[in-house]
Amino acid sequence: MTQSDKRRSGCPISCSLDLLGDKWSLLVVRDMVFVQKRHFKDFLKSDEKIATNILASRLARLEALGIISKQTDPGSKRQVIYSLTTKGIALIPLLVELVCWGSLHLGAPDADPGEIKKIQNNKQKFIHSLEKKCQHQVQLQN
Amino acid sequence: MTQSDKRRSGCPISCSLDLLGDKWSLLVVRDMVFVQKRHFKDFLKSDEKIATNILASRLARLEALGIISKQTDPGSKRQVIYSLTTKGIALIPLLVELVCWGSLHLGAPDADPGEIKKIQNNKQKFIHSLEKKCQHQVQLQN
DNA sequence: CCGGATCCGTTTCGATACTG
DNA sequence: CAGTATCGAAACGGATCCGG
Repeated sequence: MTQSDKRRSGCPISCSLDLLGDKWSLLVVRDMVFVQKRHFKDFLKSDEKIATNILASRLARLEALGIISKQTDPGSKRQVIYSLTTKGIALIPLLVELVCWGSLHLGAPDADPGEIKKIQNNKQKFIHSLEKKCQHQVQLQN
Repeated sequence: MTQSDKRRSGCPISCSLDLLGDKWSLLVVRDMVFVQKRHFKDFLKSDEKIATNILASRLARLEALGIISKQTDPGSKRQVIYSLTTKGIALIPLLVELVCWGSLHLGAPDADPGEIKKIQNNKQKFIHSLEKKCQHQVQLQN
C-alpha cells in the first residue's frame, strides 16, 4: 500500500524518505548506532525528549521497514530489546557521513576538532568498529 | 533562537535535523544535486508533488540554514535561481551514501544493478563529478 | 507565465495521563 | 517498564489569488 507506493515512485532517495525524512526515526537509529540503546526507556532519556507515543510509533515503523527487530528479553519477561538488523547496520556509513558534515558545517558544540579529524582520517576504521559493536549485540541475543 | 537551541542540544546529528529530519528539504537537495534543478517550477515537477507553499517554506529554510542561496536571474528578470552553497555541496557524499543504501536495501525499481556497482566501486569519482557540476553552476552565475 | 502568499479543511504531531 | 488513549496544537496540502 503505502510501501508499494514508495516503490513505484522510483529513486532510492525517495524510497528511503520514511526513514530519513523523519526526525524521530533518525534519532532512534542514531542512538542505536552510537550509544547502543536497546530499551524503550533508553530512547526516552535522550536530550530531544521524544514522547512515548511517538517513540512507539517510530519503533513500529522501523520494525516494519526491516531496519530494527524486536524481541522480549529472555531474562526479564517484561523487558523488550530492540536491535539493528543487517539492513539497519548498513546505515552506519551514512550516519558517519552525517556526523562529519554536521561537525564541519554546523558548529556543533560537542565536537572536539581533534576527534573529528581522527574520524575523517580513518573513517573506514571508525565505521567498522561501530559495525562490530552492533553485530556483537545481535549475536548476544541469539 | 531555534537555531541556537539546536546548537545547545549537542551532537552533530541532532544539529542537522532541520535538514535531514524533513522529507521535503531532503527532496529539494536531492533534486539540486542529482538533477541540477534550479528554478521554483522545476521542484514542483517532481514525482512527489510538493505544494507551492511547502516548497517556498523549505527553500526559505534551506537558505536560512546556509545550504542554498537565491538570486534573480540576470537574464530574465522574473526568474529566480537557487543554487547550492559550499555547505550544501558538502552534503553530496552523504547523499551518495544514501543512494547506495537505498539501492541495496530497498529494492528501488529504478536501480540498475550494474549502475550501482559502478557507483560503489568508484564512489569518490562519482562524488567528485557531482561536486564539479554543482560548483560549475555556481560559477556560471557570478 | 513565474515565484510565491493566503485561505482553510484535513491530517499528523506531541504532551500528558493512564493501563497491563 | 513498555506501551495506549485522549485531545489541543501544529503542519500539511490543494485551490486560489497576487505582484512583477
